Amino acid sequence: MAERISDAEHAVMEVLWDESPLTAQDVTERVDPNRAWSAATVKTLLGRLLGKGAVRHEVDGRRYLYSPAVAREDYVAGESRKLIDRLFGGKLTPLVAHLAERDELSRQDIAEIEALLKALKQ
Amino acid sequence: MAERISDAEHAVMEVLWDESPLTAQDVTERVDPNRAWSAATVKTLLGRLLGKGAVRHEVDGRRYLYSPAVAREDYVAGESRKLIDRLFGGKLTPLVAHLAERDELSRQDIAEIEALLKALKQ
DNA sequence: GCGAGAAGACTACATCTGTAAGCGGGACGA
DNA sequence: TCGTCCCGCTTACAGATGTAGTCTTCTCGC
Repeated sequence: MAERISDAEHAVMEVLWDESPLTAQDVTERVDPNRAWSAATVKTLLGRLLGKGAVRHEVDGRRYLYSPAVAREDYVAGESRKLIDRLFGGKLTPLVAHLAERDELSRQDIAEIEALLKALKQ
Repeated sequence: MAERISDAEHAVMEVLWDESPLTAQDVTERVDPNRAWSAATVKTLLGRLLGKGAVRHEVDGRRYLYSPAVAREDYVAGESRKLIDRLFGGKLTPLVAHLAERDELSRQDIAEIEALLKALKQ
């Protein structure tokens, strides 16, 4: 799971996290339309992800069915941690403070987070 | 400011954000020791950052003094937003929830964030 | 049995990134 | 003044990434 997942690869992972197993063609159809990738591109990305161990495939007749081999949870955790370590000295508080200062937190966000934290303290 | 700052370039930016203006040599000396870069490497990175408009330089005799041309604040804001958009549908709450679930929030973190949010509500 | 289409594998290629050596010119000590 | 050293600029090069075309093979309908 160690290998870095690139941005384009991540778009493919999102499709598989959302629904799996899928054939390469299914993935092509479902991937973010902004990307407008050809089937060949998606196949290359799936191949690279296979090599990195981020997806698994099982044989289904003459084709493969792909599934994620890493949990979205784990990927997200890793990426979040990397960002927080890199930019905020490893602490979440400065990130929240930062977003708050930039007016990127609505009153409702604040209420939600407060409720969440309250629940955590139990 | 649009151009993407790579990981290695970011390490150079951190040095300049911490202190500037600096000569290329100063930067080389101060950059994260884990990287163990040669002076040539740092010069290349400074050159690329100049090209991207992320740093500025002024002439000082026969050499340059480098300073950041983008605020750390802005960089950090952009990166944070990108992560949150990409992984959490643009909302901060799930990120906090996520970290909380992974036991990555200490009691003290929680208290700090609560205090911060309280102050925000004024 | 045979041709057409589809699936994965292999190949391609430009760009970006990490890392660094080489070159040419100016400054400064001897 | 002459050599040396330092500086930025140019070039290099391997690996990752984005994007896609070609090749080989298998299968399914006729």
